Amino acid sequence: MALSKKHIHILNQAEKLFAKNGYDATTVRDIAEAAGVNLAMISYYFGSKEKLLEALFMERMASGTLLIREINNMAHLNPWQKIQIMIDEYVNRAVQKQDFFKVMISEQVINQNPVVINYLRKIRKEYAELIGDLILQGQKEKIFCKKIDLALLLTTMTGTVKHMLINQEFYRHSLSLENMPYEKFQKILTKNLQTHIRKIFKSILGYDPQ
Amino acid sequence: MALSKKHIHILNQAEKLFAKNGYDATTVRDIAEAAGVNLAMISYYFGSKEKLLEALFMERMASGTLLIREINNMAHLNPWQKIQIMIDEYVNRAVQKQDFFKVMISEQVINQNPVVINYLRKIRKEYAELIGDLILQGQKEKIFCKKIDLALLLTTMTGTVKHMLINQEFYRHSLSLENMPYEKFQKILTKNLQTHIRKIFKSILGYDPQ
DNA sequence: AAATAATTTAAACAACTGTTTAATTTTATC
DNA sequence: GATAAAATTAAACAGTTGTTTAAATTATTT
Repeated sequence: MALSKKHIHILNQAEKLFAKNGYDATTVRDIAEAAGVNLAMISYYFGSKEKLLEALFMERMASGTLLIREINNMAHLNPWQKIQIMIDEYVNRAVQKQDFFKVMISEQVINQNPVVINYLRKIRKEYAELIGDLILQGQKEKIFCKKIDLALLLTTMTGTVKHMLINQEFYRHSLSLENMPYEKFQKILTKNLQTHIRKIFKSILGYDPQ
Repeated sequence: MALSKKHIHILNQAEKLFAKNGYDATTVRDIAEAAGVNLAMISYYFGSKEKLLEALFMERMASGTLLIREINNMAHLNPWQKIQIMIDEYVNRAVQKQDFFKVMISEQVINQNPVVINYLRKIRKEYAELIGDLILQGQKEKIFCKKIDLALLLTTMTGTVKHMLINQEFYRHSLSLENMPYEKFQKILTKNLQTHIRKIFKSILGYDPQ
């Protein structure tokens, strides 16, 4: 389905509501009101509430896979540099697209819509294979250690980032940054997450540049 | 409120449904049917669906705080040993009480019930303070490094564990353990999570026993 | 300008929601 | 074994849900 500007506008509003109140607690009337359109327009444009959710996932995830392929094609970089860039980009995307990530978490926990779940699975598999290749390459070059549990490592990255999004106010408080404007805090958050996860990857991969 | 056996039985069934379908998508009729009681019994025993959720959190979290205080009082252990035990116990609890942890994640993402949210906040604060004390002690003893972002480190622990619970089938597949009986896999999962997180803590804390 | 298609609207729909009621059965107390 | 309390039931409640309808409006094409 090709998405018009009106489609996108409705999706944006729906995303906000889903992130805040969850899919089930968000009514079609809520979405219509937030988007400033008539109730029947949701069915008219998307067919149903559920198909709207599917459309949201298609829309938001299309860009994700492209990026990691691009990074992987940067021929002049060694495996560690590529992994580092992938970590940074993942954190960037998560922090910038917080609302969608929250919707993603909810959907993963409750696991209802088969279209969405399959889509998530596909993306995760692609991601794991790509980083798996990079690690293999690094092991050949003897800059990574031999035994690495990739799935566990990826879980730490995504788990740390997603859990941080959910509990960011706790983190903000722990750094006593309650009064900082949000944009500024967001930058610190991103930076700290990137540094932290890079450190973990370095340690687990056994990467130790002389 | 003192909980009778019937209370507990209803809570157990409700927990399963909340974990599987989410709080909002679970109807009072679903709970009543699963528990084998009349619809009106839910209101009779708990007052409302929302109060049932609150009762579930009270019930499940009461044991959690006790444990960490106990560990902290083991005088013969050094800070690192205590932290290690706390990691192990956290992973144990999470894997064994998966359903409740899933309900917890959902509630943290959508953030609706004030009683639940306040309760979660309180527990997390207690937890952070205790581990914070242990880290401070370790720094005094010069076995941990000076600059440690505790909130970030805790986020990695809880994020890794929770995200693993949600995506454990992916992990099981990545280890090619699809046909293993679940109890057996659960033990491996627990063990791997513990080892992994201990490694991360060691690396971030800079703990390096000669 | 007429005709056709696309968009928008208010109203209605049937099904489902959490909760309450009042009657009934079971259990405990004397 | 009578009396009171507790537990259980089926039915009804009022409000909300996602979706559809058929008419009205606007935009596009001829």
